[in-house]
Amino acid sequence: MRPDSIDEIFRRAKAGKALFIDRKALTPEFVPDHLSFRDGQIQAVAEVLAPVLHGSKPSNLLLYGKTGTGKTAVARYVQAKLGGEAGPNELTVAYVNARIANTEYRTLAELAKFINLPVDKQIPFTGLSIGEVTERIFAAMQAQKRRVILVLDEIDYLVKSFGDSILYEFTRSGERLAPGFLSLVGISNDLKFKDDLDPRVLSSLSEEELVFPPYTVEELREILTDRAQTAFRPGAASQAAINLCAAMAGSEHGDARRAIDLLRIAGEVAEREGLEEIDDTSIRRASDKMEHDRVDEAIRSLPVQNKAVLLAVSRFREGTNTGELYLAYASLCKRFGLETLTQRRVSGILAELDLLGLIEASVVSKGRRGRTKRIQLLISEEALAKTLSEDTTFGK
DNA sequence: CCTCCACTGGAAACCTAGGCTC
DNA sequence: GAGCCTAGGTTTCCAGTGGAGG
Repeated sequence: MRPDSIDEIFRRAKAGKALFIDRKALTPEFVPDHLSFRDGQIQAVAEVLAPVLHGSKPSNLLLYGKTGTGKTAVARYVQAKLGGEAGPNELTVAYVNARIANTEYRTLAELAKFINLPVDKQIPFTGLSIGEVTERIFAAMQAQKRRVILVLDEIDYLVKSFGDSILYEFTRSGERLAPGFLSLVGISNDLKFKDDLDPRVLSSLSEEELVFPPYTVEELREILTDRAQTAFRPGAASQAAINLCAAMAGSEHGDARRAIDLLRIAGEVAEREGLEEIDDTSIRRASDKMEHDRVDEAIRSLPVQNKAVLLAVSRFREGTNTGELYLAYASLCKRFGLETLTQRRVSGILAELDLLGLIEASVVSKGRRGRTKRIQLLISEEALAKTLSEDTTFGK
């Protein structure tokens, strides 16, 4: 995050104010030497993937569990161990997050980065058909006799948004890639996505399945204690502070990522304030900051039309409906010199904003006065205004 | 119990930007 | 450069609908 200069770190350490020794231990990328409470899962994943070490194709594998239950961590952990056992020439472990890649095409393009495609068969960022991209990847894998384990994170997003066609291609690629292969480790937050799969894809993909239960608050507490020992200087994070972080993050479902982020940010807040240790206030501030950052980032990365719609929603303090909103939106567009989209499209954008949790939109029937959506802003107007004021289109 | 409003949301057509082949 | 292709965003079209007021 903040690249503290060495001088600064030493200066604070001398003054006894540095709380962190090793901030990395509390970042999402950090893979600890030991993953607590996931021995069973680690062993199961290892057993499924082990055949790769004597050159045969491991079964495809599906990992399920809510966010922050350690699915990605376990996959990374096993991946790191495997990488140590097998040399890089024997095995390629590719990690792609489908939601971050965002489209079917870009998911494939990400995968392609792990495989050395011939210079004349690189994947441009647009212009090729999905089929052509798949073809290029498979051709290169075949030529190089590649053995690939593809860890496909948020596979449910991929299926929900684009269907299972590329998974279908992956699962039936077996013969043509021999003696190389492509094994899939799918990671999903959502069990229901299987309903959308072609039965053939489903049976192939879920040769092995593994469920990750949420962490209990006690488990979170232990995980945090463990990480805090590496991350903070002694005494910087009291047991009480750690307990509060665990309780706050664990209250919904045991989300370890959230708990770890919360503790790290609380540490940063406390350090900035020049405190000797993390107190309750720093933790609560960190929690607010996380929520604020999430919203801020969500708004910032919105396409301009979605921002316009969101801005229109914010004009109605008491909530509104689709028709009224559309008029407000249209006049905003005129004011900012934006193209005015159709009501149908705006309705679609509203659904997207709803999904992001920025607004709440639910269908209500008002009898003779028709059916519409009841739309309400879920974030503070000031936060929205502040974020949008940095936007080139909405300067004021 | 029936009507009929003000939409919803699915489906398909259309548009744009970009790569490919010749 | 012409003429083809695709992905992704948008428009067009329209059947479908929950429930207050009659």
